[in-house]
Amino acid sequence: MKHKKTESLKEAFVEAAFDAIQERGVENLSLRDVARRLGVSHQAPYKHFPSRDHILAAVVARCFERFAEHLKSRPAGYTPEEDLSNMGVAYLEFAQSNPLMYRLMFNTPLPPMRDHSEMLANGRVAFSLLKTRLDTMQLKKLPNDVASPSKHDALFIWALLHGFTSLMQSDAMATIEWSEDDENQSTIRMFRRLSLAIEA
Amino acid sequence: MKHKKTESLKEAFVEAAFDAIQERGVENLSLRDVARRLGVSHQAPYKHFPSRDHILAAVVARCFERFAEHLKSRPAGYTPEEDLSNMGVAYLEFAQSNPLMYRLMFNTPLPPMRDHSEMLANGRVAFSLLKTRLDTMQLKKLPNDVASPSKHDALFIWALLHGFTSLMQSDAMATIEWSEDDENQSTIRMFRRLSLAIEA
DNA sequence: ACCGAAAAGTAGACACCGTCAACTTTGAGG
DNA sequence: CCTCAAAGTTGACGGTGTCTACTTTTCGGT
Repeated sequence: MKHKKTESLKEAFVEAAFDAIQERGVENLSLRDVARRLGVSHQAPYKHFPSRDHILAAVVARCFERFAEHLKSRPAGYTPEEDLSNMGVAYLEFAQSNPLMYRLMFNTPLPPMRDHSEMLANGRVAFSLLKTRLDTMQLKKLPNDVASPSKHDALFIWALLHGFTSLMQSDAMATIEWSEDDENQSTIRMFRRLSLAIEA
Repeated sequence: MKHKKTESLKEAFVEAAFDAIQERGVENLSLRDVARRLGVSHQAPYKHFPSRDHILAAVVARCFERFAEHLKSRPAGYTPEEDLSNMGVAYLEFAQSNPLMYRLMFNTPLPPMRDHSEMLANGRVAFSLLKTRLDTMQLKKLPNDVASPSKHDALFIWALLHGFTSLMQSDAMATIEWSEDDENQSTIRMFRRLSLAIEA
């Protein structure tokens, strides 16, 4: 059995690391800085994490967890189509409300997933939410198709949502004139065109 | 006038930096390592670049340049629709053939664009290619729309292509079973659904 | 209640990094 | 040929991740 205080310190490291990333960027995340924030020695983190990468992985794993929670807590829909739509909205909501977490999960060079099982597992959970939602419904069939494997349909929808949010958050939008209203307009239009592409 | 040898050294720094990134990842790009590769002192780069960020920006600027070149050199299409399609294919081609460059441009925490004018300018050029292509053609109108502003249509298409390639390159795909054939299938299906969403 | 081992935390050292300052070399224009 | 700015070098500083060795704390078995 583990000590309670110990566990909470490990927890504190993850939270402090997230704060540090928020203030100074991932690329400047420093173990020693994190330790300093908690008033412990620069070696204390090594009693809980084998390396800097493992702390980062723990932070990202936490992000996946929260992301999955947010997707799950979407408002109930009365039809599969409505539920899917709610899920899409929840996806964008999370990305817009937590741009840092979103970037950490999807737009950051991360340590290899296979070395960090918690991060990997939590990532799997998040993706499977979308896929299982699609497994139980029927999208518009493509020509010459018996059925459209949900695997590919999920990727299509996911790609669109991910690409949209990523571009919105990227420096790319700074290179063109882009207002608040443009963003809202684009979001609405994106969902409409998505409907055209998939609705049965 | 600048010395020829000097210019070629500056050039060599950018190339060596790219190699270094390829071998050790952006997050481990080291000025001193780059200098070592060229057999010069660890301070030599500072005669050509004010800081590490400026070398990175130069590398990324080069990526945007090559990206724009690749898009421009797409096969000629006989109709606007065909040309747009060729452009989409060229986009995916580039991302798949040069995953590192693509990640550097779109999926990497970069120094602020505004501090690096060359990077910014080259980025602008690449983005404008897609938009100007769409400006001269008519996509399927959305319900209750007089016309669909090309700005938003461009973002829709761009988001889909970007999201698709980004996911393909991300560790996310490692979390699910995914074969070579799945990737081809998904690509084809992605383009088909894109057609459903936009074709007039 | 104690004791001993395991765990948590500390301190110091090492090699690396980016960058500043001061130096030497080089090479092109008058 | 001389000059002087640019190119390149050397050395130092504070910061980093991580190794090793040390001390302190905690807790289960006797």
